[in-house]
Parts: sequence; C-alpha cells; structure tokens
Amino acid sequence: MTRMLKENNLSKNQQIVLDIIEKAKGPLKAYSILFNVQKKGIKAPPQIYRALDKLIEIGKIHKIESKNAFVACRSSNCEISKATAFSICESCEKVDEISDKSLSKYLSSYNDKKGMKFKKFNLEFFGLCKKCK
Amino acid sequence: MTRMLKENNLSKNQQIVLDIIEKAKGPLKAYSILFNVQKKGIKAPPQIYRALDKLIEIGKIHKIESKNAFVACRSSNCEISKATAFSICESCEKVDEISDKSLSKYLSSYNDKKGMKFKKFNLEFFGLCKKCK
DNA sequence: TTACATAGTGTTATATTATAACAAAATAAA
DNA sequence: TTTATTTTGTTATAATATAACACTATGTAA
Ligand SMILES: [Zn+2]
Ligand SMILES: [Zn+2]
Ligand SMILES: [Zn+2]
Ligand SMILES: [Zn+2]
Repeated sequence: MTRMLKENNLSKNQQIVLDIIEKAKGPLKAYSILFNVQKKGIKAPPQIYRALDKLIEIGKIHKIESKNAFVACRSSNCEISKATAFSICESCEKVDEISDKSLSKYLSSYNDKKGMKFKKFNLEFFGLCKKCK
Repeated sequence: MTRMLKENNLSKNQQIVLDIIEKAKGPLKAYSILFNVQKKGIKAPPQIYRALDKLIEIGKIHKIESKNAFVACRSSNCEISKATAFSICESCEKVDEISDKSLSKYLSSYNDKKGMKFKKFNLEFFGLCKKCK
C-alpha cells in the first residue's frame, strides 16, 4: 500500500491562525487575531496562544518581542527560528524579516567572552523605513 | 554665585527602583520590583513603570524584551541605549550585557537592502551559560 | 481490529504586564 | 516672584498570557 506523505501537518486552529498572519501586511497581536477568528469558532485566548506557540516552534511565524506581535516567516531558510533578524520602522510600524546570509553567519558563529555557546539569537533593528524618512 | 552642578539627577522613585535593579543578580520584573518597594511607600504600578521608562531613556537600565524584565546597564558606553546586546541562559535565566566594540560597530553600521537606515538595535543571544552546560 | 500514546480542542477562570487619566506636589527656569 | 516642567500618588482598567481540566482527534503498534 502506498504510503501517504502528509504535506500539511497543521491542525485546524493552527492553519486558521497562520492564514491570518500570512495575509496581514504587518505584525499582528494575539488578541487582534482572536477578534478576527471568532466568526470561525475560535473563542478564547488559549486557542490562539497554542497555535502561535506551535507555529513559532516550527518556524512558520516569529514573534517580534519588542511589540508583542507576530509575523509570518518570509525566509525559506527559517525552518526553525534560531537565527532571526528584523527591521522595524518606528513611525509606521512596518516590520521586515532580514534574510542576510552574512549577517546570520556572523551572529551564529559569534562567541562571547564568558564562554557561553549560543544556540539562538534574535535581533531587532529600529529606524525609519524608506517611506517614513 | 557659583553654580551647583547636579551630579545625580534622579528623582526619589527613580533612585529607589535603580538601586533595586543594580543590587539584583539577574533581571527583575516590574511587579517584583513593586512588591520589593512597597515598604518604601511606592504602592502602584505606574510609579514603577514611570521610573523604569525614565531609567531606560537615560541608559541606566535595559529591558530584556524576551523576558519582560529589567537589568542594570553594566557597560559604561551605554549612556543612551541604542545598541544593546545580551546573552541569556535558557536554563538559569542568567543575563549578561555584551559589551563588544566590534560587535557593536558591526551592527551599528549595518545597512539593510531595503534602504532603511537604522538608529538602534537590540540583540538577544540564547544558550547555556558556563555553569549550566 | 484494539489498545495505547500523543497532540489538539473547548472552556472557564485567573495571572501577569502595562497604561489612561487626573489632581497634587516638587523642582527647575525665567 | 511667576511660570513651566517634572514627578508623584491614586484609582481604575487595558492588554498580554497562562493554568487547569475534561474532552476529541489522530497516529502508532500489537
Ligand atoms: Zn523566518
Ligand atoms: Zn515607516
Ligand atoms: Zn548598557
Ligand atoms: Zn545558566
């Protein structure tokens, strides 16, 4: 019997949340996601946060820590989010994921003076985007 | 008349909050600071958050975004916090500020491909500290 | 198939983090 | 002094996130 390969391993709630985040033009907050999916039967915060946690874990989305908001991963290298960098416009709140091999390489191989070996980093740049400056 | 130079321009609440953060061994959360200073007459969250905001603004402390917690600045170069980097142990929660001229220079002069000019960045590394690995 | 384990769901309640708004007091500058 | 600015104290509330528990769906292996 031919073995079915499961292409899409997302659950219903995970897919709903991912769809919304991917369609959004900017970072979304958990409760704004919640309000947007209440018509689809998702009624309570834990359902959103569980989906968000899973999507982060598998690298489909990232959390912008300085904004408590979530964006879809736009970088195909990002299977697991262990090396993330973002540019954030302080005026219009536009957020872009930075996919720069040399930056990522530089930081991934960075060793600090205290003998700590890093597994993961998150970098957030702030400034004004083209449109806002 | 000789002009008095004000050496220490912190207000009472700002100084109380800074003292606690500087004495702490690790990052402190806003409400844990609040509970610790209630004996000193500070009773409500806004008093803490205002002090924190001011201390961040003048570079005396930094916020660890991934932990919603605050640490004292240990880097004398950090008058204004526009270039911050931290190492965070995922096991014991130890946080160290990274003061590395070359890292800071590399990131401060980083230009992204979308024509955005950055004014500020925050970098958080995660891993296991010496003790925990 | 059955049995078992794992992952996901729905729900209620609550914990944690942060800000709005406004009047009063302290401090700095003119 | 007068005036402006900053800081404080206070109450209330907003925004973000998790605990706990019963239940359902799905995957794995005997
Ligand atoms: Zn990504
Ligand atoms: Zn902008
Ligand atoms: Zn610093
Ligand atoms: Zn450690």
